Amino acid sequence: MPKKRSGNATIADVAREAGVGVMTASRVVNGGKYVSAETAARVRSAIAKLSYEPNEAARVLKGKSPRLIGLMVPNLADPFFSACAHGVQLMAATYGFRTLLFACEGNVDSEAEEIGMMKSRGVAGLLIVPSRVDSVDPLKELRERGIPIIMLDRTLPGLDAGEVMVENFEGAQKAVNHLVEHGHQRILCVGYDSQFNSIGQRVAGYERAMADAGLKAEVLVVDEKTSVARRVLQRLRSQPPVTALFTLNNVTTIQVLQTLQRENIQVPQEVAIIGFDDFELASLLAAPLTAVSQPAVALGRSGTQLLIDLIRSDAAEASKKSPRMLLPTELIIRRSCGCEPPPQRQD
Amino acid sequence: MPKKRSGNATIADVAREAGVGVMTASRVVNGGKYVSAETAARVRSAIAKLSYEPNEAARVLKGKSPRLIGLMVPNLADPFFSACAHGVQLMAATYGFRTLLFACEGNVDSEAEEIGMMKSRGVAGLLIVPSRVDSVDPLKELRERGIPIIMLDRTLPGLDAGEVMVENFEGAQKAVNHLVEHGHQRILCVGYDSQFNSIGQRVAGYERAMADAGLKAEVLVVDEKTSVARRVLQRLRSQPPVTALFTLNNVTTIQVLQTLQRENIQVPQEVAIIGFDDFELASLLAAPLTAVSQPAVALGRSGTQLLIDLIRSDAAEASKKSPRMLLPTELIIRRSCGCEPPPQRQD
DNA sequence: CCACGCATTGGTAATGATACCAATGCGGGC
DNA sequence: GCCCGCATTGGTATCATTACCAATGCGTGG
Repeated sequence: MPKKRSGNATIADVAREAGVGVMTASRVVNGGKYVSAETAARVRSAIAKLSYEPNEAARVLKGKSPRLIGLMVPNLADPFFSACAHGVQLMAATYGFRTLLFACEGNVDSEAEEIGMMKSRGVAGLLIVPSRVDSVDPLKELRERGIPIIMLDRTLPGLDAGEVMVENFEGAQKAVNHLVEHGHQRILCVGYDSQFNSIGQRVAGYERAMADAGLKAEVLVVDEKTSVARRVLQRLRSQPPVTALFTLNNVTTIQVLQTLQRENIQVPQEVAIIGFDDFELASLLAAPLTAVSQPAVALGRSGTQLLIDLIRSDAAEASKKSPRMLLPTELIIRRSCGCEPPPQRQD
Repeated sequence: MPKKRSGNATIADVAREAGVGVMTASRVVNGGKYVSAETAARVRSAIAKLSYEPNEAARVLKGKSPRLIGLMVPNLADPFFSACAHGVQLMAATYGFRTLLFACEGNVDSEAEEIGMMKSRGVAGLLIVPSRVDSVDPLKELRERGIPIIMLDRTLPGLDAGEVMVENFEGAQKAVNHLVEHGHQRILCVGYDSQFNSIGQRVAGYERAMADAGLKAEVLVVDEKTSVARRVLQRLRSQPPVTALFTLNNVTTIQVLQTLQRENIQVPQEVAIIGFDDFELASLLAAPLTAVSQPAVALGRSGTQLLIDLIRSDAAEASKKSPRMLLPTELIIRRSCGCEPPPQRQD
């Protein structure tokens, strides 16, 4: 059966073809320094001729950290996370790393389990957007084995790991300030899922902006998605009515917009809205959405950069470092906040 | 240094702890049959005590196919592909497989290269939404090594592999028929990228529907994205004007909608539009989009199911089978086609 | 009673790459 | 002339696991 062998040349085959020892061949493959130019050339041509590719499994077995990083996100359907994943891919590829992806997709219990898998599968490092605060224990185990971890977008307390966050506080503040400038008095902050500090920071930014304006903060953060709609409507119909909404993430924004559409409530005439987290279609919505844009791709790229740096540095020193990074947000003004369209044509 | 060893027990450690030979321990781990009940119990308790986990790298090196499948998609930012990936994740997880993801993200040259990586990395099978027709050669190599492949959404000709497609022809037909029923005479079919048969099938479905209605087909398929806008506008301003558009995919749909918005052209009053491929925000657009909905998640799940079946079946017989599957589409009627909103309130 | 089959068990080789160590050869400093 | 260091090269053990083969012991049919 020629199948099994064809193309699966080993380093020994390469060495034989080039007429050198296996170690010499190995040195050429790994860029080792003690090889003469001619020898290296001969080996390289043998590699090309046999289309040799090193066997990752053997390398890993021998103790080399694999050129593979793990990436765990809550959900690939959310454009924010898929953009992060995109960024991770891009940066990983430039370093020749591959990506082992896991999206728990709502099944939060599977996260801890999968973290366990990651370690037996042998990843050199892990990027994670945590779905659950309980995941901190299995992550600690990973850390104890010397596998570096970077958290993206959210932070788990008590975990010795790097993190890349966005300026949640400042972003929220900017958004709310903008609503205040439009003269809104009752601005409701809506979201669900307060487990994570990224949401907490946004709420804090909201509260600060409200306090600075001398307004009363009203935060509506619910656990179950289903009741958001009903409770927002209540506030819109209270006296005096809420005239502006600040939604804490993508999912909430869309949910609220759907509710408003269903109830035939005009945006921004009846209620203004600014969402945290921008998305591609925001400009095509019935009321083009003003949003706090997060640099999702940059988040993934920066995180990957940090992680690969950790992987490359000595394991001993890496275990002491926990790099932190903060990325800026931008307020993208469209029309849902009540602004006129940008200067394209004014009459 | 207790770190390196902690938790990394080998099968030899387990065997020693249990007082048996390594082979016996290995048989217990792999569910081998020739082990007495007491011995198995002793080994199992040793495994638990040492928290032993088999080393995947060594297993793969020894020739076992890993519980890992490769997934290659063109682009994670496209909700269609990320939904596919979601489906793959779900099904893979239920079989205990993990997913090695690669998204070439526009850098189509990297696809072939990455396919090469997949084989050295040792995946048990590959799911791919091809980005490039040239990828057929490296894929063939993979097939020759006995690694099963399933193509999703698109097919490469001349490759002995399974495939899961959607009913592109029928979906397009349904969409165009609907526009015809609204009385449109000039219906333009717009898209870019005609390399793949999924697009070809949609165009064919469009042409069939137009022919059946006795109308003249007008297909505008361009290579470069940039000129789409200009060329569509030309047609809209020709005499008699094009009054309806059928866009061949997600990306084109959005591009066209952006152009129409920029030019202040009303949908559906001035031009009706139906897109192939639905997306979450379609109902919140200024003109809620009528679209052909593809079962993206099901696509991923079915493909994964087929792939794992192939992996599990004997490699010899698997090399002969190329399963095929076709999934239905659904026309989701909203307003961009000119229909009134669904019976929610009529006055 | 012997041979044979069967269940059970363990030793050893092999998988592919690399670390470690040894060996070779050459040039220069003493 | 001798020895040391340096560049270069190769042999072999090792990583964790499993396939293959051998060995043991027990029971049973001829």
